[in-house]
Amino acid sequence: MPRERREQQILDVAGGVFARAGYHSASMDEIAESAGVSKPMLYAYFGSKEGLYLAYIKRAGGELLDRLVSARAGDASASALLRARITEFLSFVEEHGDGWRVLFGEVVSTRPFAENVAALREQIAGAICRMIEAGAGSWPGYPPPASDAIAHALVGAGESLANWWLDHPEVTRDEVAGLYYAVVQAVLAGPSRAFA
Amino acid sequence: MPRERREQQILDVAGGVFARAGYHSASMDEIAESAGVSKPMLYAYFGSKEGLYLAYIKRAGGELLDRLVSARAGDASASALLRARITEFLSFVEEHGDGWRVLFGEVVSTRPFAENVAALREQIAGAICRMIEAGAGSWPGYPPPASDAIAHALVGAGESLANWWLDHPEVTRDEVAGLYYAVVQAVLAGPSRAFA
Amino acid sequence: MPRERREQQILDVAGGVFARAGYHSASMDEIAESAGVSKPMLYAYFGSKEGLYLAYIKRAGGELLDRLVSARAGDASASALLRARITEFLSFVEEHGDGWRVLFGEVVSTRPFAENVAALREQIAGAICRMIEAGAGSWPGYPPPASDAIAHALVGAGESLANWWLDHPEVTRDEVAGLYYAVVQAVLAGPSRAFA
Amino acid sequence: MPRERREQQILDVAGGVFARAGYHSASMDEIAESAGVSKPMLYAYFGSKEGLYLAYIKRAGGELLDRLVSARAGDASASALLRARITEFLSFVEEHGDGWRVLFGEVVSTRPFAENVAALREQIAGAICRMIEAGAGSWPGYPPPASDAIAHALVGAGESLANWWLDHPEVTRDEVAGLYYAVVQAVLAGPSRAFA
DNA sequence: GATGAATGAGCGTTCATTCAT
DNA sequence: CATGAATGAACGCTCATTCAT
Repeated sequence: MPRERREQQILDVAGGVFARAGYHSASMDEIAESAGVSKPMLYAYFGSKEGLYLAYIKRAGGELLDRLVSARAGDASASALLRARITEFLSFVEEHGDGWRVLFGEVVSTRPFAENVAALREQIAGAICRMIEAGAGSWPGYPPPASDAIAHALVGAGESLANWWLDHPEVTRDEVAGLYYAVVQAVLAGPSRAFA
Repeated sequence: MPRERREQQILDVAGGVFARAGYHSASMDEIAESAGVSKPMLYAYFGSKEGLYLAYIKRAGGELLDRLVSARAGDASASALLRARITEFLSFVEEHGDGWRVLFGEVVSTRPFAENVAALREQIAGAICRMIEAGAGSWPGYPPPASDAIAHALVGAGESLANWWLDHPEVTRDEVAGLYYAVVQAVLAGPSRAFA
Repeated sequence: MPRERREQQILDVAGGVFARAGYHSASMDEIAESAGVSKPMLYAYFGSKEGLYLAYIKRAGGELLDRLVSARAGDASASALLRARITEFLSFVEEHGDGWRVLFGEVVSTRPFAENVAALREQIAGAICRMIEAGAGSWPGYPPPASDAIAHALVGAGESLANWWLDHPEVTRDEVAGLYYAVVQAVLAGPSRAFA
Repeated sequence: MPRERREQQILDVAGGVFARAGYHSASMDEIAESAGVSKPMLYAYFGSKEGLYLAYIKRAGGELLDRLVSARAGDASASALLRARITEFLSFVEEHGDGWRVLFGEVVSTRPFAENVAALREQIAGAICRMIEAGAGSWPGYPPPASDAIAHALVGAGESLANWWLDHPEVTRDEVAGLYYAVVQAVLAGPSRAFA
C-alpha cells in the first residue's frame, strides 16, 4: 500500500482514538493496533506521538478552514455568506465528530498543541472580527479591541453550541444553524439595540 | 495542624500545579513536595490523583457558583442582577486564575472530569435559561430547546471572553464586563431585532 | 535497608553485569533483577543508565587511584615506592576484576564515558610522567612531550600486561609485578642504555 | 558495478561510521544511506550487522598485518627491521585512522569481536616474542612465559602511544616512531641494565 | 538484482500507588 | 500520625531484520 494512503488511513484511526481517550490516555500501541499497522510505521510516518497528533489537528483544522473559506451562498449578500459558513461549520461538526472533538473538545494546554489550535481559533475569530468592523461602527463607545473580544465571544458561543448539539442529536443541523445565525446577527447588530 | 486546614492548603497547591502543568503532566511527587507533605498523606486525604483533582474542581466550581448565586445588585432589576453576576464571574477569573484555568482552560475530556465540569456548566446555563424564558418569549418561532441552546451559547461566549481576557491583561475587568453584558443583552433581546 | 547500603550493593551487581556484557548490551532489567531490586529503584538512585555506569566507573576509578596514592613502601626510595604501587595496581586487578574490565577492558567511546576513563588514565600517566622527569633528563634529545608520550606508553604496557595476566591466571601477582617493574625501570632508564 | 567493488566501497563507508559512532551507536540505516545502497543489499552482502563489522575488522587487521610482514629495511639487521615495522605500523595509524580506531580505539568486549582483535594482537605479540627470544636470553631469571608477557606489554605500549599520538597531531610520525623504537629497544635490552 | 514497506522484540524511563517502620 | 523506601505496569521509541514486488 502506498505511503500516502496509509498515512491518511492512520490519521483517520488516530483521530478516533484521540477523540475518545484524549491525547495523554491514547497509546501508540492502541493506535497502531486499531490502524492495523505496527508501531514502527507510526514513527516512520509521523516521527513521534506529538507529530501524529499535530498531523491530525492540522489536517482537521485545515479541512475546517477550507470549508469555511470555500462556502458559497445563493446570493452575494454578507448575511447569506454568513449563513453558508455557519452551515459549513456545523456540517464539519456533524461529519467529522472526531476532528471536532479533538480540535475543540480537548484542549491540550502544552505547546505546541495549544498554539496550533489557538492559531486556528484566531483565524476564525479574525474573519468574524472583520465582519464586525465591516459593519460600520456597530459597537461605538467600546475600547479598540472590543471587536476582537466580541469575535472571540462569538467563536466561543459557536463552539459551545456545537458541543451542546452533540448532546442533543435530535435537533437538526438547520435548527442549530438558525440559532447560531440569530445569535451572531444579534451580536453583530451591536449593543445599542439592546438598550433601544 | 487540623486535617481540614491541611486539605485546603494541599488543594491550593495542587490547583497551582494543575493549572500550570495540566492534569496529566502534574505529578503527585511535585504536588506533595510543593505542599510540604509526604505522598502517603496525599493518598490518605484524597484517595488518588483523580480524587485530588475532583476535590479541586469541586471546590473551585462551588466557589464560582456561590459567587454567582450570592451576587447582589443595587436595585432589584433583572439587568442589574445580570450585571452583578457578570462582575462576580470576572472577579472569580481575576482572583482565582488557577481555578478558572483548571475548570475551563484545560478540558480533560475523560470522565469523570468532563462530567463534573459539564454539570457546572449546566447549572450556570440553567440559570441563564431561566432568564431567557423569564424574558417573555423573546425567541418565538424557535423549537423548544432553543433557550437551552442559547444559554449554552452564552456560557461559551463568556468562557471564551474570559480566556481572551487572560491574554489581554491591559483590558480592565469592567470593560470586559461591559462587553459581555452587552453581548448577553443583545442575545437575550431575541433574534427579531436583528432583522428589524 | 538504608539507601547508602543499597547503592553500594547495586553498584557491585551492576559492575558485574557491565563487565560481562558491556555497557550497551547490559540491560537495566537484568541489573535490577540481579540486584534484587526493582527498576524504579535504579532510577531513583542513579537517575539513568548512564548515571549508573558513571557512578560505577567513578567508584572503581576512585578506588584504584586511592590504592595507588596510598601505597607505602618499606623504605622511602623511589624504586621501592614504584614497586609498591605496581603491587597495589595488580592487587586491584586481582581483587576487582569487574572494575578493571569495565575501566580498561571496555572503552565506551561516547562521552562522558570516554572522558572519565581518559581522565583517570591521564592522572596515572601524569604521575609516571613526573617520575620520568624526576629521573634527571633520562630522555635527552627527544622533543618536549616525550616524557608524556613515554608515560602513556608505560600505562598502556601496564594495561596490556594486566589483561594478559587475566588470561594467564597461573602466573602469580608477584611475578607479573616483577615483570612490569622491570619494564618500567628499563624504560625509565632512558634510551641511551639501549645503544650503550 | 561488480560485487567485489561494491563490498569494498561499503566497507570503506562502514568503517567511517563505526569509527565515529562506535559499533552499537552505528545504525544500519545510516551505513546504507551513506554508502548509497539499500539496506537489503547490506544484508545480502554481509548477512548481519555483526557480519559487516567482522568483515571490516578483518580487512583492517589484515592490512595492518600485511604491512608489518612486508616491511623491508635498508639493511638486514634486526634493529633496522624493527624500525621499519614501527614505521609501517604508524603509517597505518596515520593513513587508516578509521581502521585503527575501530580495531584498537573501541574495544567491543563482546565475542566474537574481542576474539578477532585479540587474535590480531596475539599475532603481533607473537612476532615480538620471537624477537625477544632471538635476543639470546635477555630476560634471565624470569619464568617461562615472561617473553610472552613482555611482548604483550610492548604491544600495549604501542597501542597507547598511537592513541596518544592521535591526540597530539603536532608530533611527527618519525618522532613517535623514534620514541616507540627507543622504548622497545630499552625493554628488549632486558631488565639487568635497569639495575646496573 | 534491487528496494520500498513493514515489523518483532526489546529497551530506557516514568508514575501512581502502597508497605514497613 | 507520618514517611522513606519500594514497585507493577505501562509507555514512547528504536533498530536489526525481512518480505512482496
